[in-house]
Amino acid sequence: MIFSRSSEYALRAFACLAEVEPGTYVMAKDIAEKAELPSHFLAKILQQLARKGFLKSNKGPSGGFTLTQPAAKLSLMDIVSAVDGTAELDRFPFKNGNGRSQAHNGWKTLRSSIVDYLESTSVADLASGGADRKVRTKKNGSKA
Amino acid sequence: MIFSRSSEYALRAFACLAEVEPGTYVMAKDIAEKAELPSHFLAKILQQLARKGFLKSNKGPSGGFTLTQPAAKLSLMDIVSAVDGTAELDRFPFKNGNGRSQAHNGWKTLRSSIVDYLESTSVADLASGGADRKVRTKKNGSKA
DNA sequence: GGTAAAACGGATTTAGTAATCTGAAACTTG
DNA sequence: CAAGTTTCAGATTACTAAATCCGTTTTACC
Repeated sequence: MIFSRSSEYALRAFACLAEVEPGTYVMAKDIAEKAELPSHFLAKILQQLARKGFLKSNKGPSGGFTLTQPAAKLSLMDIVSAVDGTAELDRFPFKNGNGRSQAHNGWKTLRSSIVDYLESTSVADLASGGADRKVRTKKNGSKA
Repeated sequence: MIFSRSSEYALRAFACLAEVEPGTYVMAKDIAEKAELPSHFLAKILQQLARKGFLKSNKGPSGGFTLTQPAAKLSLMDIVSAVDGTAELDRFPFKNGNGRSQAHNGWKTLRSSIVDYLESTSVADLASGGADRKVRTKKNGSKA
């Protein structure tokens, strides 16, 4: 896989947060339940991302996590690199003697299309409804 | 990364074997030294691949490993799936409720280009000299 | 036949990731 | 202010991959 289990959990959690009214705080436990993730483990990941500024968090009753930026502005790469770092993605697996083999160019191309995918896809695109739902489910002036 | 450390080591080792006269037996220790890999660990990996038919092996002095097929017939996918299995590559990281989000299609596309790279690149392509050396270093009728 | 060199097989150790647990701190509500 | 609920922080455990170690088997060579 391209990213770790931790990153995957983070992305799925962010997808949940993207589906809720912006500014709404959701508890780690609820996110975990909805996305079918280990809740304690997820909580730790979310805390790390809160420390890094990707989430705001509130303690106590009616607390939880919420996005600090609009989901459309947040790329998968932002999350993955925050959780996993970039070392593994930059690493070149075939250190051949001279460095000029057929496979080298192919790898570079592949790697850049991976990076491209991660950078050009947003958390909003992850949320269900990013594809063919254009109506946005009328979330204008109701609660917030 | 797309494949494990074990797979990477296997591929680098196979690249070495592809650079030597076909039918020549090379010791695990020598491969490890040339490719800068942990020799004991590599040995175990090669033994597994020998059991699966990707290598022939000889014990005793002047023993070692050699390819059973021409390197050009052997894809990276052959090795990677033999070492890692295919489960992780087939796995879908974003199990969203309905399954129709923007990111889904992108992921499918990306995954298929990964698979495509692994399937269309051969071990011969990994070896140094796969790209711009067309003369093949005159290895016709000398020893074998 | 004896010796050394290699693969072989399994057990063991090490390291890193995944996951859980425990207690503390902060906050809301009554 | 008291009680309950949540995040927070760190320790601990579990699991898997990575790497090493040891004894055995096979083979080449003298």
